Amino acid sequence: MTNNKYTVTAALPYANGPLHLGHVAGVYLPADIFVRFLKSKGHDVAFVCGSDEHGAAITLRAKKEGVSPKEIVDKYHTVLKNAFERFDIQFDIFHRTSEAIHYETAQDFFKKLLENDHFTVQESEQFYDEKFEQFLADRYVTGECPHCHNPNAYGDQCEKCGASLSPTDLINPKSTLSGESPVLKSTQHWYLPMQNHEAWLKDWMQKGELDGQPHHDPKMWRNQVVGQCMSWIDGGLHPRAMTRDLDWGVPVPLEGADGKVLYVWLDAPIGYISATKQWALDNQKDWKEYWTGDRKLVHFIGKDNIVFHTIIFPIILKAYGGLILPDNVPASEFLNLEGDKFSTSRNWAVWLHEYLERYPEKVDELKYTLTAIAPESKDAEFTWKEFQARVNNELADVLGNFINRALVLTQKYYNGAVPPLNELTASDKEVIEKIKGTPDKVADLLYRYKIREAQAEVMQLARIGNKYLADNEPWKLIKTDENRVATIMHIALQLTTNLAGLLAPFLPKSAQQIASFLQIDHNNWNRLGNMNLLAEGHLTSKPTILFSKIEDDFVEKEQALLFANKMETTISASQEKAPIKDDIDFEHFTQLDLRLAKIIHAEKVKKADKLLQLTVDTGIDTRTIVSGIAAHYSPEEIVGKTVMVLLNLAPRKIRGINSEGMVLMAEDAAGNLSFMTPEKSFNPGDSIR
RNA sequence: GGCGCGGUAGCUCAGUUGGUUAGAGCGCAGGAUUCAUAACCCUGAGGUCGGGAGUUCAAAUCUCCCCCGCGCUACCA
Repeated sequence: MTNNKYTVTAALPYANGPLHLGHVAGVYLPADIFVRFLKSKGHDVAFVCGSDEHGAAITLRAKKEGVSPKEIVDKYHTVLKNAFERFDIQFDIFHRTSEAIHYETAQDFFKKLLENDHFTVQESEQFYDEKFEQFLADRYVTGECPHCHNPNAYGDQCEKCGASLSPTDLINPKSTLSGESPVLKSTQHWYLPMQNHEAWLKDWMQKGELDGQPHHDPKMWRNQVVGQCMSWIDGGLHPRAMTRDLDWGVPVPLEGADGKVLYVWLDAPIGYISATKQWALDNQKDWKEYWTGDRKLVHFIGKDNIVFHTIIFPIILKAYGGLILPDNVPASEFLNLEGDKFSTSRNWAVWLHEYLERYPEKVDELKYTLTAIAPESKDAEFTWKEFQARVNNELADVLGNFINRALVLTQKYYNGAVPPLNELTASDKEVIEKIKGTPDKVADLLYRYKIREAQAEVMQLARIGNKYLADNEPWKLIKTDENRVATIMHIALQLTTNLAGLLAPFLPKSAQQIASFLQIDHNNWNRLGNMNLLAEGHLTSKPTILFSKIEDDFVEKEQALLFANKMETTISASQEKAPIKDDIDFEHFTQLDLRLAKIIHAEKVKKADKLLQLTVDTGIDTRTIVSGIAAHYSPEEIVGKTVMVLLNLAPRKIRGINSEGMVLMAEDAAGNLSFMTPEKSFNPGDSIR
C-alpha cells in the first residue's frame, strides 16, 4: 500500500438532541475504526468532527423552552462530546460551529465565492413579521397543512403527514414570534447556480476524473452513493439559496445584509475546515496541508446526507479553488431497531449516552455488535437478542475464550514465559501462514471501507487459534513431548499478539487489555503478520475475563425499557390535541350537507399511491368521490360500506378525476383512518345533523 | 406513478470481466473432547439465489416485465 495522506470527517451531529445507535453504527464508529487503522498503519491523517449548532430548529426550540439558542447548543455539544469520549471515538478534534474561527472561515468562503462570481442574487417574496420587524425562516411560520389539515404544520414540513411544504402553502399562516399573520415582503438572497457545475460533476462522479485528471476510482464508491447522485444530476440541478433570514448563524459578511445568515450548505460542512484550522493551531500544524495537495478526503455520513457531500459541498470546494475534493463518501444506509425505524419523536431509540450510563464497561461489546451488523450496503437491524448472541457466541466464546486458554496454558506450563519455537509441523506452518496473511487481508478490506467484513476476518483468526489448540492438544502432549508443546504454545502466543494488533482499531479497550496481559505495545499495524512479536522468554501475565456473558434478563430489561419509553411518548403525544377551533353559529353548521352514502364501487387511481376513486350511492344520485385512503383500505374491503360524506363540497378535479364531495374519516394520533359508519343499519341518503 | 438502492439457508450477510456439486457466521441435529468463560473442535441437515420470460453451450451474475422493502419525489378537498 502507498503511504497516502488522509483527511477524514464524520458528519457533524446537530446540536439539538443526543445520538442514537443508528448514528453510531452508520457514521462515527466506522469512521473511528478506519482512522485508528490508518494511524496504526502510519498514514498521516486528521480526523475531524464537531457540533452543527445553527439553524431555525435550534432557535425555535430555545424559544419554546425559554432559553437562548446558545444554551441549547452548549447543552447538546456537551452531551455529544461526552458520549463520544466515553464511547472511545477518538476525533483529533470535536469542534463546534459557534466558534469565532468557524465564523471567519465560513464568511471567507462566502466572500471568495462572491468574488469568483459563483453566486446569483435573487429576489423572492418571504413572510415578514411586521411587529418584530423581521423576515421569518420557514420554521417560524406555522399553519394548517394543505394536505392533511394538521393545524400545526411548519413552513418547511408537516410533521404529521411528512409532506414537504413551502411557507406560502400553509392555510392561515401565523408567525411564531408574534402569533400574528405575517405579510409577504420582498427579500434578496444569494443562490448557488448548481446547474453550471453539471458537466464536471458528471465526469468526476462517473469516471473519477477532475479537470481531465484521474482523481479517484469510481468503482470504490458505494452503489447507493453514485446512484443517488447521478439521479440528481440527470434530473437537472437548480440554483440553491445559500443564505437565509435568521438571527442565529454566521452573518452574511456584507453591508446591508443585516438579519441574514449563511444557510446550512455554507455553514455545516465548512465546519470540517474550521475544525481542522483549530486543531492545526492547537498542534502547531498548517491546516492547508490537510485540505490541499496530494491527500485523500473521506466523508463518513448517513444516506440522508449524500447529495450534500457529493454535489453541493464539492461544488463549494471547487468554487473556492485549490482545495481537495472527496476521494470517497462511504455513506451508510439506516439502522432499524427491534423491527421498527429509529424515531426521535416516538422515542423509539437506544440513546448512546444512556447506554453508556447503564453499561459504562460494555463499550467494546456495543462496538463489536454495531460493526458486525453495520448498514454498509442495505438497511440493517439492531435487536438486543442479536447483541446478546454476538457478545456471548463471538466475543466471549470465540475471542475471549481463546485469549484466555492460550494465556492460562502459558501460566500453567511456563509460569507465563514465552517458550521457544522448535521444529515445525505442517499444521504449524499452516497456522503461521494464516497469521502472516491476515493483516494484509484485513487492511485491504478496510481500505475498501468494508469494515464489517474486516472485523469478521479478524475474528476468523481467533477461530483458527481455537482450532489450532484443539487439533494439537498441548494438554495431552505435555506428558509426552515437551518440545512440541513449547512450539505449539509459542505459536498460539504469537497469534494472540497479532490478534491484539488486529483488534485495536475495532475494539481498542479490549486490544489494550490483551496487550497488557502480554506486556507488549500493540499499536503498530506494520509489525503485524510476524512471528517475532514476542521474544522467547518474554514474560506474560495472568489474564482476566475479557467479556462476560449477557444474561437473558439483560435482554428482557432492555426490551421492556424500549416499549415503556414508546408507551410514555404515545400517551403524552395523544394528550397534545389540536386546540378547539373558533365558535361558529348554527347557521354555518347547517350549511354542511352531511349524509350517509353507500360505497358501490371502488378502484385505485392510476399513478397515485394514496388515492381511491369511489362511486357512492347518496340516495339521491350516484357520484364519484376521490379519497386519499388507499394506504388504509383496499378497494375490495370497502365496497358495500355505508359511510359519512359531505355532499355539498365544491367539486374539484383530482388527478384528472372530478371529485364530487368528501368522505369523512376519523383519524387517531398515529394517523390511522376509520370510516364513520352508523351503528344501526340506516340507508344511503339519511341525513346527519 | 417517476428516480435511486436492495430482495441469496430459520436469522445476519458474502458472492459481477456469466463457467465445475452457490458460500460464511449464528441457530438446529449428531459426534468428539475437557487446557479454557458448560467454552472449543468435527460432521450433517437446511437454498425455487423475490416471480416470470428472454439472450447464451452455460445466468444469483446480462436484457425485459412483474412483486416486495427502504429513501427521495408526485398525488392527498
